[in-house]
Amino acid sequence: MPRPATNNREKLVETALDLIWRSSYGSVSVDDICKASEVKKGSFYHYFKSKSELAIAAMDKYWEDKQGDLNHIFSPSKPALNRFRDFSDFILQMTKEKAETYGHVVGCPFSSLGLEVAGNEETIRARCDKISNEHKTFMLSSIRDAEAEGAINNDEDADLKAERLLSFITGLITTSRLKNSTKELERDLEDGIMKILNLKL
Amino acid sequence: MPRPATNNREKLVETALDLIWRSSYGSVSVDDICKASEVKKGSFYHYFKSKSELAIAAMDKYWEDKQGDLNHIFSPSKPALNRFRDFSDFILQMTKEKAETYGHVVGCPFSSLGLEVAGNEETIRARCDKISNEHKTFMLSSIRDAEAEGAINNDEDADLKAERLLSFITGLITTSRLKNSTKELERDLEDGIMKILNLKL
DNA sequence: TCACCACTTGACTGATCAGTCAAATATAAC
DNA sequence: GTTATATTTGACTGATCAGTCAAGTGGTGA
Repeated sequence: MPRPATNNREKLVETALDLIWRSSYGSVSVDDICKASEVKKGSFYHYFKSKSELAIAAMDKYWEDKQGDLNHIFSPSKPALNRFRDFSDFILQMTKEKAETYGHVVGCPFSSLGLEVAGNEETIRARCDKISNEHKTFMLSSIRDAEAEGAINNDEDADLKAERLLSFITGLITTSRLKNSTKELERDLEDGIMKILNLKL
Repeated sequence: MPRPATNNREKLVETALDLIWRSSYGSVSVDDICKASEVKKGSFYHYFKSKSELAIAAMDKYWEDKQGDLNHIFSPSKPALNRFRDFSDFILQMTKEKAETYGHVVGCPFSSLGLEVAGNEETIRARCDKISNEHKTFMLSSIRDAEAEGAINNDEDADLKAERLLSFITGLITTSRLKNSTKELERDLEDGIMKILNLKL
């Protein structure tokens, strides 16, 4: 008969993501996270040796979940362009959903958190960078597939295109959070992606 | 004979921008700013009624200075495409210069600060948004000029193009800070801008 | 000369910060 | 039952947080 599972570690990780995403890393305290997750501070420091370590665990958990979605969205079984369209729809839907939950647009947790702490939390910055690179691989392989399918012009290096795509998407989501509006995403996310991909005809 | 100028207000504004830009809003305290600017806390609260009010003053000051540069860069006396090239050079040079000064890439103060506090400092978020809109007007008028010059295709709404440009640039600078590298800017800032502008021929 | 006012000073508040610790509890292994 | 280990608890630390306040300082205008 196992000890009744308290899931305190998981509760902390989920609550941390929730609170930090909603506001910011700096404005959420360890006490805030403990209170919201109903886990005592001593337990916090049993599982994590610092606030930044929890933040990293929260990002890892989120990215792990998100990769499942991306595997589906960027499935090689679909025509490459459809993947990008689905990806665009996914971002828009997620952003709207989260905005409803939180009461305001929240943007991308990795770029928000990474940008915030890049100057003084090197481990977090490095993790955001790593995740961003992994995200790029999804783009890159679908760009190659799109070229092979003859759907896009391959006048430019595929890697460059993937980076440009990621920068544009990051920028547009940043803009959304800054304007607290999903209008910009609705207006130009899909078209902007397609323009950068540079469709044939 | 006037009282000897202490310039305490200016010192606070400049120091605040410096410290917040280097790290973040949340990680810089009022005491930090006072210590670095050698101004006593009582004086701080004589000039500003809160930390966030100082942050806004710092942004306004920075934007005022920056507009001078932009007026020069986007001068109607130049061919429109040259303006964008000059703008690209300016961003790259500024980013490198600041990276040298601070020891790491710092990115754009408006999107960094705005993104960080968007969830809980509405006045700051709104100011960042306002500045972003003003920035867009520089892009927009030069896009119109480029169209009039016949330098770019006007297959798309100029306003949309300006927003797309701003999002891409914002995203690329964000990426730079996240990766703590200017490589990405060097690689794709100018080309990406020109691709989005959609040059004729 | 005196009253006014912008500005400065440093001590102060109470709340909150990240992180520590020793003692308690509960489970599993033997 | 005993022991080892994992987890929980709540009180605790000293530093730091944003912001306040009353008592000054010194120039200016009447």
